[in-house]
Amino acid sequence: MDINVRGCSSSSSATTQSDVEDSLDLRRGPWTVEEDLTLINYISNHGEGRWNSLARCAGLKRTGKSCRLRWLNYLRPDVRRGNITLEEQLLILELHSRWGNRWSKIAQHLPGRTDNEIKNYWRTRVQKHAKQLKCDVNSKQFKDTMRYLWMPRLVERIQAAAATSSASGSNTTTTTTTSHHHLYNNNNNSNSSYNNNNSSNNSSYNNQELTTATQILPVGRGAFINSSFTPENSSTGASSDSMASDMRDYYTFQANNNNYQNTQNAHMNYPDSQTNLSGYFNQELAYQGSDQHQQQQNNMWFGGGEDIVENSWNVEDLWFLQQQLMHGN
DNA sequence: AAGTACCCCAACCGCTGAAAC
DNA sequence: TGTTTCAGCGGTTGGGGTACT
Repeated sequence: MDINVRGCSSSSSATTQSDVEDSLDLRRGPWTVEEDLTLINYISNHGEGRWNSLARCAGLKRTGKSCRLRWLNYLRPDVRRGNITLEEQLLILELHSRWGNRWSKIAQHLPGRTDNEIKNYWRTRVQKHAKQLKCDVNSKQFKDTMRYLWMPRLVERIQAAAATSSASGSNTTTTTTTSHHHLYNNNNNSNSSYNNNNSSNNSSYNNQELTTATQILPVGRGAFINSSFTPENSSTGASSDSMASDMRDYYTFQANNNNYQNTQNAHMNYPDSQTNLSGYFNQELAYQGSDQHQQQQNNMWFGGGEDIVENSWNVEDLWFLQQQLMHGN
């Protein structure tokens, strides 16, 4: 491999990647603070791109690949870190159902989130629970469960959280996500060149996030139960006004009338007590043993507990879903 | 307190398509 | 036009942290 790449001079007769790394004494493994700062400073002065030459010119004993990954997944000023919010979970579930493991494409719809982070979320949370349910994450069963049970309930929780927050009259949000600027605090002048419009304002971010969800989620009354909906045929119309309208209808409809469940019943043929959310809650409560547990459960469903942020999956979800998988088909 | 199991996530690997030569 | 190099993507791994026993 010839590594006399444009820009900086460096040569080697090595022929493989590992040879090159050996001959250049390239580092691997965790990045040090010094390396981070070197990379940040270099990019703030020269911009991104040409990663291999960038690595050499910056004096980093790293591959271009490694530099690119470090920058994109960690050092970029607009990278959002922390818990995946309910809205983001909803988006991930929806977009994955549409595009599959197209992590970077999915990440484009979650500002500040990296494909790596979304991929990790999917693998560690979603696949884990599919495993616990003893079904394949790509099976129709699991996909139906997500689409017709999980996602509506996420919407429910988002609404509950919003209602709770508006009822209390506070400006707090449910997100615990933090921007990751620990290394940027001394380099604020560099932010402007690649500043992201979502990096500094949580409330505006969340508003946009909800708007985005409203635009793309195919869970309106029409699309939601439309069996012809497929990842392929939905991609172009997903952001259309009609889709946004569907979603607005969906939110309003669901907020005011639990009959929307009947459309799902028609599609899924689930018993009322299980598809109707209030019935589901009752069933859940009947399943609970103690008042204390019941109180905790109520808190969780309606935004009183941190689970609403931390994790939309819980033991009761799994129990319920297992029942669905056992009896629902 | 120590050992173990599990979870999370940063980083690496291998492949592919695009761009450069 | 064929070859080489690069950037980007999805899959995988390993280490650190935490929870559990």
